[in-house]
Parts: sequence; structure tokens; C-alpha cells
Amino acid sequence: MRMSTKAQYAVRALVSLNLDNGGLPISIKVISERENISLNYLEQLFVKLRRGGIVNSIRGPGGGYVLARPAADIRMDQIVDTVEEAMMPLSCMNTDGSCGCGTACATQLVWHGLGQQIKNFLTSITLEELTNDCRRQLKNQVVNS
Amino acid sequence: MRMSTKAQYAVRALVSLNLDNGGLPISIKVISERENISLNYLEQLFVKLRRGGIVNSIRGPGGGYVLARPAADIRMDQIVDTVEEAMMPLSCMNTDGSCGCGTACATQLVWHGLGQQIKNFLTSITLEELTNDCRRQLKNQVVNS
DNA sequence: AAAATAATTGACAGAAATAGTCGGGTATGA
DNA sequence: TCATACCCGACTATTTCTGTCAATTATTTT
Repeated sequence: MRMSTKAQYAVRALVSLNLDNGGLPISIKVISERENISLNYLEQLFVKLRRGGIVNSIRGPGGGYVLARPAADIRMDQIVDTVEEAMMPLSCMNTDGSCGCGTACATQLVWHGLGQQIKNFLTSITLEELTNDCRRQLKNQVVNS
Repeated sequence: MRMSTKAQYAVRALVSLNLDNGGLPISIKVISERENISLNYLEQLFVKLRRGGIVNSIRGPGGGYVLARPAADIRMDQIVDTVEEAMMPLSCMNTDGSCGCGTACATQLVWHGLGQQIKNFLTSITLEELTNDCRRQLKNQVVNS
């Protein structure tokens, strides 16, 4: 059971994007340096995020990316779905969607239920909340130093 | 986000093992045919399951595998943990466990929380429950045919 | 208009994990 | 002693993940 780095990077990058809002677009070059993620790899992710309607791009000098809607309206599951193709490509499914098990198969129910749990959890968290958590952490770091 | 076929096969195989209990051991050859899973691959899984204390093996003719304890005492998370090495090898962790993020990183909290959710879910289901679900399904199939 | 900036795109490559195979070995009951 | 069935390690193929490179297109500033 694992979550791809794609999803992890995408979330981090979006938090970073939302963190420092003067309303101005931020280039992925900046995010790449700040988050220590390969520039070219980030590009790929942002292409998907743009197509998925999570961010808008602004070209030319001074350009970059901005959120396509308020951070409070962007949920974790949307980010993950956009960046990874299939969440839980699952089970004893044949390519046609039928069950390839020899015996009747109750285990499908389990994986399906698990998928729902994950989905529910990710749906319950917005980018705004996540960013606020991050702001709190940053503040604590300053206080402690 | 995906669950390996290892985990899926292991669960199916164990349900199959528990389903047909005359108290007699069942060979993986039978399970392999019944569940349509490669024999040699199943062997690998059962080696792990045995080492993990989920099943016991009985060698020689008429031998096979039996559950090492009552199905009601075998939980899904134990099966998955036994058969996959690392559940959620996670995050922006460096190899030493520290956080490799440039900025303070709240996203770790999310993945950690997600891991807990998954764990909780899998912990809440026993092999016995799963097998009963399967028995119900089989009964319905007979009625409908 | 030209130059500079920055997004856009697609092709490609290396590494790692996964899935599955093969062949021989060992214990055991009939 | 023979057939059965587990035991084990090495090997291979495939896929997915992660990341790189190069060329292009669009936009703004000068």
C-alpha cells in the first residue's frame, strides 16, 4: 500500500503556492527551489493540475501559476485524483470489469470499502486547512529559534 | 494509491482456506486452481504467511495448510502486513527519517492520518467475518440459479 | 519589432518495485 | 520407497515511478 510521490509533491507544491499569497502568480521554478523538487518533474504535475482545473497558468514574464479557485474549495481528493490516474485500480477485476475469482468473492467488498474510507478521509480536508496548519508550524519555528 | 496483488491474493487464498473446513489441511495446488492464481506465486505468499504465524504447514501426502488460529482472531491488517513489507513507505522522508521538505511540512500530518485510517479499517475486519460474507454470496448464487 | 521570460509538450531513460517462473530440495504418509 | 506437497532461492519479464532533455509557443517588456 503506497501513495505515489506524485500525490505528495502535488500537495506540497499547492500548499507552497497558497502559502505566500500576494495574489501574484508564482513560477514553478520558485516552488521547485523552495520545495526541493525537480523543476521538470513539477512541470508535469502542473500540466495535470491545470487540466484538472485546480490551477490556472499565466504565461510570460512575471507569470506563473495561481489557484483556479479559493483554497477552501480545493479538497485533497481532487488533488490526488487529478495527479494520479487511477485511485485503487483494484482487485481481481478483469479488464472488462468482471470478477476473475474462481469462487464467489467477498474480498472485493473489502477493497471497495477501503477505497471509500480513503476517499472519505481525503475529501474531508481542504487545501486551506492544510495551509493553515503549515502557517502555524512556521510560526512555531520562529518562536522556538 | 494502490494495493498490491500480493495482499489481494493472500486475502482471497485465506478466505478460500477457511471456507471449506473439514479440519483437513488444503494444498495450495487446490487453492491455486480454485482461485486461478499461479501455483508458484502462491507458494511464495504462503511461506510469508507461515513465517508470520497466520498459517501452519503440514508436509507430506495429504498435507497442506491450515489456519494457525481461529479465523476470528485473524485480522486483515495482519494479513496485509505479513505479505507486504512496508505499509505506507511514506512522504518526504529522508532515509534517516527526517523531513526533506524545504518549508515546514504540514502534509506529513495528512499522510500520517491517512495511514491511520487505513490501518483502523483493516484492523476492524476479521477473516471470519469475511468468510461469512463469502458464504452468504455463495448461497445466493445457488438460490438464483 | 526584438529580446527575454516562462509556460507547454512530447519523447525518452534509468531505477525500482511488482508479478510471475523455474528448478531443485526436503519431509512425510501410505 | 514412492508419490505428494511443502520449502527455498535464484532468475526474468513487465510495469510503474521518477526524472531528464530538447524544442516550441505565448506573452510582456524594452
